[in-house]
Order: sequence, then structure tokens, then C-alpha cells
Amino acid sequence: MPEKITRTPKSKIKPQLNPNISADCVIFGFDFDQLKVLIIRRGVDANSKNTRMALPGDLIYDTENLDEAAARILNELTGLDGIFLEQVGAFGDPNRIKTKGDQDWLKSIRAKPEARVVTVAYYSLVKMTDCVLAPASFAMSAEWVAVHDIKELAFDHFDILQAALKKLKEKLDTQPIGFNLLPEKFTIGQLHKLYEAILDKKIDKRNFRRKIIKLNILTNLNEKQTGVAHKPSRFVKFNEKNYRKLCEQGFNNFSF
Amino acid sequence: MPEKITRTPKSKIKPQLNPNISADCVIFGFDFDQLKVLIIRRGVDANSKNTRMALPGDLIYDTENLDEAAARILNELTGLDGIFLEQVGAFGDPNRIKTKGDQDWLKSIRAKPEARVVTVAYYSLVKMTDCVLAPASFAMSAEWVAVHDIKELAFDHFDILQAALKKLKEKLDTQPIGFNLLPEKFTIGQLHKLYEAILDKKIDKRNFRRKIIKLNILTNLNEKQTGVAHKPSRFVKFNEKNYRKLCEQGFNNFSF
DNA sequence: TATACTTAGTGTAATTTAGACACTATGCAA
DNA sequence: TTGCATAGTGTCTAAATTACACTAAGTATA
Repeated sequence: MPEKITRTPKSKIKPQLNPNISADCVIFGFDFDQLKVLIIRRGVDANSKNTRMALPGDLIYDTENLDEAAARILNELTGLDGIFLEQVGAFGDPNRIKTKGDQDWLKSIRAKPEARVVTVAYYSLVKMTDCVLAPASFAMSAEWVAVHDIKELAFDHFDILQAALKKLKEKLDTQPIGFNLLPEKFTIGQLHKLYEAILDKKIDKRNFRRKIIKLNILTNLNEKQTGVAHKPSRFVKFNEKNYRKLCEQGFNNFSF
Repeated sequence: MPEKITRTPKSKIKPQLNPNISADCVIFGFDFDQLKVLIIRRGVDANSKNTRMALPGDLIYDTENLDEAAARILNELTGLDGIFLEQVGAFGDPNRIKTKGDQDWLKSIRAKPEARVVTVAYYSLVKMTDCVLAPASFAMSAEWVAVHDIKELAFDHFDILQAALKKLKEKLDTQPIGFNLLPEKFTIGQLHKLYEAILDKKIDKRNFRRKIIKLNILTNLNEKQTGVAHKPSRFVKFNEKNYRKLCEQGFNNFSF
């Protein structure tokens, strides 16, 4: 039996950043058209024009667990709490932060820029409109960038992004997590477009509708779109109760 | 473009163990009946009878990457090289090594037993008969234990084992990795039993055979079982060429 | 040497799922 | 009033899944 452990008062008062372990977040959003990622820019110095694009991340405190560290980073940058967050994995090549450009940057922000750092990557699904982007301690600025437009990132962040994308696609195949990227009210057409954006392929409209409707996890709202230059769609919302019921039955296939 | 980096001579000559990062391995084996895991025992002191069961693991060197660290641990314990090895994820609760029993043990083997350690877990599939179990630096002894019989392990190793099992099951759903647990020559009946052991459920014999045979990744050998008290089965072997061909076509469903 | 025991090896029918495919409806814009 | 854009709907075919029961061949035993 694990015993109850109290943290040392010291660490409670002054939590220490661990120089060897960081957390990075791949924060996905959807603008009803493309899959986006929240990318931060940091310069070598405060006024630098020589900025680098990277995933938001930070060293972790010795008092927080990995999930908490990721949630903290997400919160500092977006103001959001209680968000879908899942680990991608650990990335720890000894040379992952050793290119010249990365080192110049690190020297400006870390006490021990040359320390070996293993990072634990997370991915998160957020409603873009809920985000209030704040200049967090670790970022000069933050912006949404279309996944397709990202060709290069600092450190090994491009690899991390690709791993997160892969994980997201796999997850989407077995669980309807896409709702996390949409507002409370949405249309089936928007959901359809979201799946196409994430899976990066065309999905037949009628087959998609049939399959998602059969799951019985959408509740029809008596409300139509307004102000759109086409036939308005009915709004639906995600039915969490039915979803839980479905999960209990051991539901695990939702691939297209 | 990442620049070419040379390691400092210092770290080449005297690699340092990083006190904050470890790797743990969940090494699976199959004895034609049950799914087994390689479990080590360590005592508080050399002659201790008060041993604890744990997963093999060790702090990592600052010069090796995470995959290499896991491969090193696997190799030190089993003598094996070039083995299926996949990351499960990082486990880093600040209290994961803080129970009294764990600390007593750690004090006997680590320079900084109270240091916060994040561990990166891997799982591996090996042919049990190929293993030559050696008392590695981090183990008093090693033994194969049936997964079903493991109720408790040191640290958070029980959680890690469960996560590895989950990952293994998911992987088995999309790729025929089970061959790694069987000898070169095996029977379809043995493979069938392996799937039942891993997925922990009965699978219809005829449906299993039909599905695996249709994949065309088994080569029939002109050799029968001998010395078995029943109708002998024909041996087959895994056909890697056909498997690669299959993978190129984007094969990804092998669930039962 | 006959019988029991054990696993090998085989086919079919019913149901469910996946995939391809085309038209009408409705609101706004020009 | 016409055009434009997306909403919303059904059917057919092929493929996959599931459930299910007997004979074959070798060893062990009485």
C-alpha cells in the first residue's frame, strides 16, 4: 500500500524548476476550415527580430506532476482550464536542443542552457473562441498557425507536432473527441469538415452523417443557422450522457 | 536546418547518469500458455530477504537517447539486441518514488534517493527462449511472472505495466506484432493462443485462422509437430516480405 | 489393440458494415 | 429572378463479421 506523503515545506514555499525535464503542448484549434496549432514566438532578446517559432513549453516544477505541468502551460497561454489534454510521449535525444540557433535562444532564457532536457509532450483540443491568448512567461507572442503551413519549428518541435497529429488521428478513430474543438452548438456539416481537416482526406457526406447519427450522441437543437448564404443547417450539441452509455458498451470504432 | 553537433569530449569519456530521468522496461514473453513479464527483485541490502518486485529500469546517461537507454536495460538483463521496443510514455508523479519502502530501497542504490525522477516507460516483445537472464547492475535476480499474477509492484510500476498492456493490445489490433513473442517456427494454434492470452478473451478458432491466413503473411513449412499427444500441426513462419508489402498498402485493422 | 483424449483443420449462412453515388431544398447575394 | 452555396436525404453492392460442429491424426492408457 502506498503511504500518504507530505511534501517538504521547503518545496511548498519555493518550488524549484527541474533543469532536466520540460513539458511541451501541442494545442489544436479549428476555425471551421483548417486545423490550427498554437505557436509561440520567442526572440533571443526582448527586442529581437530574429524570432523562432516553437511549441509552448516550459521546464516543470519538482512539485507538479506531468499532467499538471502541461495544464499549467496551457492555462498560462490561453486562460483555459479543465481542457482535453493527453500525453504524446517523451522526447529526449541528447542533441534535441543543441543546434546553434536553439542554444542562442536558450542562453537568453535558461539558467543552464546546456543541460540535457527530456521533454514530455502533450496535445490538447480547445475551442479557439474560448482562448484569451496571454503573453505567458515563456512566450513573446502566440498565434494560431494552420498545421499545413508549419514546415519547421525550434528544437525537435516539428517531430513532436507530427507525433501529436498521428496520435490525434488515431484517437479520432476510436473516440469522438472532435467535439472539444467545436463550440457548444455546431452543425453536422462543421463536424464533417473538422474530420476532413484532421484526417486530411475527403469523407463522403452521406456516409459521415449516417455513421455519426447512428451513434446517437448528438442532440438536435431547435435552432437554425442565420446569416449564411445558403440553406441554413440545424444546430446540434454533443450528448455526453449518451456518449458515456455508449462507452460502457465498449464502443471503439469510429473510423472513416 | 539542424547543424551537426559534436558531443563534448568530457561527456564522451565519462558519461554521467542523470539523476532526474530513468527508463523502465516492460518486457513481455510468452510460454505458449500465458503472457509473462520479466520482473526483477532487489533487496535493501545485498543479503536482504526483504525484496521488492519491480520492472527493470535505470537512470539514463546524459549521452544516450531514450530508446538507447531502454535498449541498454533490455540488453543488460537478457543479452538480447535489436528487439521490438516501443515507448509507452512518461510517468512523473512527484510522489511516485516516495513511499517508505521505495525510499529505503532507493537509499541503498542511488546517490540522490530523494531526487525527483521522471521515468520513460517502454515495452518490449521477446522470445523467452532467446533470453539469457543475467544479473544486471540494477537487479538482484530476474524472473518471468504471469501478467495475471502480478498484483503489486514497487513505485508506480504497476500502473506502468497496465499502461504497457493497454498499448500492447491496441498495437496488436493494427499490426501483427505477436510474432516477436514466438520462435521462428510456430503453429497457427500457438499464435491463436497468444492472441487470446494478450487480449484476454476467447477468439473463435475458425475466424482467427481465416483472418490471419488471408493476410498472406505466413509461410507454410513442410514440417509437423512431433511428440504431441494429438494431431500434429504444421509449422509456419512469419513472412516479412509479404508483411512489408501489406504495410505499404496501408493495412491497419487486425482486430478480433 | 481398442478406446479415450487432445488439438488440427475445415465451410457456410446470416447479419452488419463500408463505400459509391445524385438529386432536391433553402436561404442569401447579385 | 437567377445563381450560388451548403443542407439534407436513400439505395445498392461488396466486404467483413459472427456464430456454429464435425472429422482427422497422433499419443496415452487400459
